[in-house]
Amino acid sequence: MPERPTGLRRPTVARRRRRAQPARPTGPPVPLNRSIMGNMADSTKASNAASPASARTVRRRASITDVAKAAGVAVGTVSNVLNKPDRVLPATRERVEAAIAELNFVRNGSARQLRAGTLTSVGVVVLDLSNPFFTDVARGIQDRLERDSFTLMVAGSDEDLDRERRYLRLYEEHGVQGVIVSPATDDIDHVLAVRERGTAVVLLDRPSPVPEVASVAVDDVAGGRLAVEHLIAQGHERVALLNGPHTIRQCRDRREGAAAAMTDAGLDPEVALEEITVPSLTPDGGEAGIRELLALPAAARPSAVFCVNDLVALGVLRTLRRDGVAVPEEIAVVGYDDVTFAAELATPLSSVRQPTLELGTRAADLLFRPEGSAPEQVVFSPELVIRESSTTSPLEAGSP
Amino acid sequence: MPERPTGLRRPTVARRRRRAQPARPTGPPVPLNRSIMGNMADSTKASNAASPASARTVRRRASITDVAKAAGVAVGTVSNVLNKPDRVLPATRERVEAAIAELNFVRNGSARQLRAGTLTSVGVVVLDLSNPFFTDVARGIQDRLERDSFTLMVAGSDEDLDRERRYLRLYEEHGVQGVIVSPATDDIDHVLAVRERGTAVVLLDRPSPVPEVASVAVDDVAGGRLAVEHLIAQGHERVALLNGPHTIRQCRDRREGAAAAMTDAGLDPEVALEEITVPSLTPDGGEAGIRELLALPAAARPSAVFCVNDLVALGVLRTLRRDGVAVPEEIAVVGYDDVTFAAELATPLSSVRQPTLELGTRAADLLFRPEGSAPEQVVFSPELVIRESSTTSPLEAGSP
DNA sequence: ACGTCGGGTTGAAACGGTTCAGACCGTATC
DNA sequence: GATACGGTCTGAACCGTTTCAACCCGACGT
Repeated sequence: MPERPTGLRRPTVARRRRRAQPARPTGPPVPLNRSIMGNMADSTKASNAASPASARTVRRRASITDVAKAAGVAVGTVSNVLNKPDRVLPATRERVEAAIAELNFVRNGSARQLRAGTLTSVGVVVLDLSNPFFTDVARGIQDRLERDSFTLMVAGSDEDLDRERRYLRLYEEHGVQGVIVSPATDDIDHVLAVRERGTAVVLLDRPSPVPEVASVAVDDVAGGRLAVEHLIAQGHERVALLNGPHTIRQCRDRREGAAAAMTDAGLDPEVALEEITVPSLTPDGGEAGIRELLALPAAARPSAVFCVNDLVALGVLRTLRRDGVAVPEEIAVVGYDDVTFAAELATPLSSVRQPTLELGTRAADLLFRPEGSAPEQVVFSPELVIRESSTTSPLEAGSP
Repeated sequence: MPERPTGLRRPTVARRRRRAQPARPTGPPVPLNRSIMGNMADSTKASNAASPASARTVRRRASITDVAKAAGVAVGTVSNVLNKPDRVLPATRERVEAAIAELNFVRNGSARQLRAGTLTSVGVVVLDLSNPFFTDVARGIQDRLERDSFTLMVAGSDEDLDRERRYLRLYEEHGVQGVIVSPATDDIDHVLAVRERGTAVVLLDRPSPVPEVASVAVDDVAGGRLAVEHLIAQGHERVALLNGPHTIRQCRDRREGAAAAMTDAGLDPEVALEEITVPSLTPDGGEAGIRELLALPAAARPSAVFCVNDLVALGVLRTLRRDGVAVPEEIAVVGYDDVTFAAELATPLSSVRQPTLELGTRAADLLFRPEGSAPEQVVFSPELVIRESSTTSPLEAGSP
């Protein structure tokens, strides 16, 4: 049979020419037996030879009207049973509820939302779905949202502006109550536009550039500074920074903090801080970055590496270990995010910890803040957790 | 000057009545005075004289009718521009597009879906949002979905049946095209009911018990067997299984495989396989589990631990290391899932690998399968990755 | 007995799109 | 010149809810 990937319903040409049959004196408007599962049902012409008689009559989903009819009440009453049960007589309610069960009624959320204008869901766009940092944040958001029985739609932009835009638009079209987004780039006009059109917006992991927009962030400059101050204190005078593109604000800020720490220590960042841009913020990206560094003669290369996140650091540690480079003796490593496994690695990884869960719950909180209250811009402070990857004498600096 | 909406609207909000006003003058689009965002009373006090844009009254989100009016065409034409651009004259199209841009029009997804009956989104319910295994699967799903520009709503049930039910219902109400769900329990009647009502369903990480439902799974019995066969081959005669509750299918199956491996080797699972149920499938759960084991006198305890997933194994390794128990000499450890960091741990972790990404893409594929085709039930085979945590000679997987 | 009150119920309007039969119109055909 | 035809565009019906003015009716106060 013709392979038709049924998912895509984009109206490719396929125009139906159905010259109307001449004046068909039909009686009452015959109800189109349209399948609910619009795009799954195809024209019957390509009916699979071996198709089992799956002539499963597609029953129309029962509507509130059907329920009303079955229960012998008005639609308004059914609606009341659904939404304000106390306004309806117990006897009536029971009858309606029986009908609902009988007909297997499931309320149509679209109609509900269209009329009521309200939808209890929130959209989130994060930079990377497979980064534990963001999934932890997402979990925080979900926990908070659940309190008000909101639902969460999550999507990852993979640091792609277009994708970010697409998801935001989709959320908006579907009428989410709010969006929480960690923008991929500096350009957040499209995010502001969403807000301008009336959807609550919270910026995640990035301070808001405008006062009207709420945001939740961690001070990345401070984080970068913490990491590099520590490395300097350990005696390192040249540090490599495995960083993402500067279009990502977190990357830029962490670098800025790193540079500031250098300057404070009387070092010139221009020479003491060697920045390497990794191809992706993943272990593989980290591997690529560190290889670049290893290509230099040992004498010429920095003695410490500051990785913009723990996934990158993971790749770095992996590569160094494979290549037999001693950590921290030959090269010290500091990561960022302090993901769960950081402490348990072959060489326990020093890392800048961010309050992920709280970041999430706070972001969700801001979505719920009372109308009229001034937008809040929360900034958390990061914290350095020192482990073996950056020092031979691990200080007791953090909890487990 | 009414401020922009700052927070989420609570589900009950008084709406403006349009019907009330009598003869509507046909002049220019009259901006309604009452904000659609509900009664914001006078929030004038907090008006920071910021954006000049907000000096204007909060306008109702532009509707397709507004666009039509502005462009001087019929609503049907606007709809066509949106959905079937090739059916409309370029000149007209441009005019409409200009109006759309002008009015900042965003199509209302609910109305669209209500009428068209189609929504391009898919709901996913996984057991645990913070388990890398599931986020990797989710990523696979997203990748596949993106090809058809579908969106993904993800939620975590935390192994709670009620939560699973709630999310499924929400997805259904919102009219998703399909759901992908990894059920928390054996009871999946509610899932089947969803399908019965006309929404495509794919079971994730669990073979379908009924032929009409598609599923994507990995053979967990085989996985459990692989792990324990390996441990037996390493000379272990008693193995502890740190498992989750048997209400979870995966846990049960992995145990079954483990027991089968025992039997095959002539060992009695009743004595040779010590199952410990962890309080949660997390590192902390693993810690609790292994502590229970460590409480036994060294002679009385199993010499190997098979963990139902890598997060649990992580907690086990962490605890053993803290307590100075040598891995694998005193206790060997095998995990499950082969998460990214498994190879990079202090003691690289042997683990049963599942094809996560493919699991996801395949699940999404099944959602898109053509209508008549028989539901597929895909089962992948797991694979054991042997590392130091279970053997001192990692390269040697065969006989001792 | 009569007016008032108020909880329960009704029924239709409205939400904002998509759909499609038909109006309209310019062109090709006979 | 009349007819047929095909492409554009129009406008009203329709999707399934929520909402609310109006209605009903029994209880209550006077």
